[in-house]
Amino acid sequence: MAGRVTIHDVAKRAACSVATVSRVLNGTGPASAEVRERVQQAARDLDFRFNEIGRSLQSRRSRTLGILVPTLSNPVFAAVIEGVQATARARGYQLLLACANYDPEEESEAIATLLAKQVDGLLLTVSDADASAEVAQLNEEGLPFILIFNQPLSTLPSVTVDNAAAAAAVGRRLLRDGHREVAYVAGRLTSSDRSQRRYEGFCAAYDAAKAPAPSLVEVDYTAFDHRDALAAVLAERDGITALFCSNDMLALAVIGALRSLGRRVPKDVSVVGFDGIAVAALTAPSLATVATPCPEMGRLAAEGLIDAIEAGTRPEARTVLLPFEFRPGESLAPRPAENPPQVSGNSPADVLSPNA
Amino acid sequence: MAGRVTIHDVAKRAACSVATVSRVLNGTGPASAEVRERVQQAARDLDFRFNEIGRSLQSRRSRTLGILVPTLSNPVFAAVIEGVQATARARGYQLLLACANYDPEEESEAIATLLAKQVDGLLLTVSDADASAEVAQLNEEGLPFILIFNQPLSTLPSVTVDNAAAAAAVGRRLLRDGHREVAYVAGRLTSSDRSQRRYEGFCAAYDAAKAPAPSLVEVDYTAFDHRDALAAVLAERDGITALFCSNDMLALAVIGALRSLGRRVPKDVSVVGFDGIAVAALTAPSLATVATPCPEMGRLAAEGLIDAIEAGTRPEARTVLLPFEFRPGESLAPRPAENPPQVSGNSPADVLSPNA
DNA sequence: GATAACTGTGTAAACGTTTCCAGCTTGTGG
DNA sequence: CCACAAGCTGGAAACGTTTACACAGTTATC
Repeated sequence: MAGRVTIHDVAKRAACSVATVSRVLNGTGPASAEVRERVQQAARDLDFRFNEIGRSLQSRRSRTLGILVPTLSNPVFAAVIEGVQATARARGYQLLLACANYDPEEESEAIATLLAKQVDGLLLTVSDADASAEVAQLNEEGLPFILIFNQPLSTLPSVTVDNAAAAAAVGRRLLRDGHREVAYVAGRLTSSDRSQRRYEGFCAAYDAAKAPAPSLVEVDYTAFDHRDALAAVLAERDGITALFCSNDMLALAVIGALRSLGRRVPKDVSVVGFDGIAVAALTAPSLATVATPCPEMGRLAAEGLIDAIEAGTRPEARTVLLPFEFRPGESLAPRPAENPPQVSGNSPADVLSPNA
Repeated sequence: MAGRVTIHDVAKRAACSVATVSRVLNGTGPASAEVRERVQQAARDLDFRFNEIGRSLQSRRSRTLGILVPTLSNPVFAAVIEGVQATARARGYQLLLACANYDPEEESEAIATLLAKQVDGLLLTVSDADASAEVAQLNEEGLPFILIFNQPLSTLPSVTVDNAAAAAAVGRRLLRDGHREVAYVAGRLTSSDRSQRRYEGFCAAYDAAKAPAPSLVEVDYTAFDHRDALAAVLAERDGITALFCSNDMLALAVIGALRSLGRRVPKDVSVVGFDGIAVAALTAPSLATVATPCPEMGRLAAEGLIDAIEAGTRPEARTVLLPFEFRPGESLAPRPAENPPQVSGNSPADVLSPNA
């Protein structure tokens, strides 16, 4: 029963006080060679391990970080956690994990629970950092936290990429490939600051090029099948030749939906994702996307958080932007030539017919 | 400073004792309507939240589960955690996460740390449950734990699929498709009980069909490029037409390696994976694999663990086998015909030449 | 050879809870 | 009017640590 052995048991066996045991085993404070040996022997004999709960209570430090992500089924978050986990471990911290399923309600509950467990700091990916009461409260109360992926308008500590710039780069690339009629596909846009930034950047690129503004397609994340939403936008606006999706998982689903609508990717429609998850390179067609340095983001955020915790301060309230990289893929091809841009309102119906 | 408000502060403000505050807020024990109201008001005013550390210390229950997986970059574990997380949350437990990178050393460290944090139970995927001293010790000492994916020979509580039966099914399928010369590709086999079971089952199917025993290719998991190992086995044994890989991630890497060796999949060589990760269906070619019900495994394991914890017992020491399903894919095709089985020792060299 | 400094050790309080116990008030039945 | 129960409340101990403080013994300083 190693788990139930306390410092008192060790003290009894070593015939000394618990204070001495604590001092010896922690290497804090003096101790004679003789008693030191006795204590260590006793600890070994009893298979003693400190109870971190007792320790935490007394020290008011749990050496635990809370990490909140929307889901684990999107590999992008698993990748972030991988990075977080690595540095947390290296620096002697544990990770308390929570998933909020993109639901602000669950986010707030999860944060409360993590706080109750007395985490020393928080790493968060929330839907909308600007709108989150919990994030605002954390910011006021001073518990160290860093946002990951979020790119709020208010100045909060966060690690992400420049979503607007990345999306603008995608926009320019699409324009260069001749895609003037395009759409942005996202989950509920208003509920995601980063998706919002991406949409803004994407539109900005089209605006700068005096090209028509991208359409907006909002889909239900929880739904598996996005055919209806896509069919609707494709029907509503003729000549759309490229779709920029707010993330890779969505892009893969969209490609599937297009396929079942009888649209070929990239021959009829090009698709671009965002995130750069590893599998995007393996799919057929491989996915053009914006690669983000997920594990690095996790590492950097964790380092910054732990630094702040140990310095007794809080992370600098600024957005750290890591480099992104546009990664071409087979899902992106130049605009098909058979539909000249100058007669955009007049494209042949068969190109758009959902049923092949 | 919500985080620093204690039950004492609430007691002072409500002009009562801490005992009363505890009773009121927990709904345990009686209290007059008047004092109840005062306490609740005070708690609200001060934004009080229980300190779970203090609670855990006193109750000797942390309402926390430790979960140890080899890595998060294999989606199969993310999927398991997703299931675990869902039921843990539903039943009021938190998750302390650790990754061991397939390293028994790190596994043992991680388990020790989780125990020190006083988790109420442990969900583990280890390299080799039979060989793990920590698992043996857990089993003796009685801390509730359940293995996931592991299929040890000794009777330990675990949730998995029948790895041998699944692998045998793959073997029979390959035989039916005419693949008599095959190999099993795995990481360090001896260090993974489940991989071992799969190999055994695979060989059993070949043995039962009086077909030649599959070759064994052991690759370094940490390496990204398996070309050398594959080239070696393909050179060493002529006529290999199918590779069964111990997991999907490895299978995808193997397909890439084969491609760069000039072998076409499945035209020259068929590849089958194991796990059924979601992306396997999206790759080109899509991956034939054995689908395992990962989130269900996670859910079931978590339920069993929590049941045991709350009953004050320990999970039944038996292996719970969930149904698996062979999932065909484009990476598997019938054996190419141009190389008749009856002259197996005499196959033309050009079919096997790595350089197309 | 007294004083000071230091070394090694133990006692006890504190961290935030829960809960056992006892005491007080009030009400009820005889 | 008394005994007794029941309802409400507070005091205090306990959970497993760390650490401030006190104290004894040793060594160094002049």
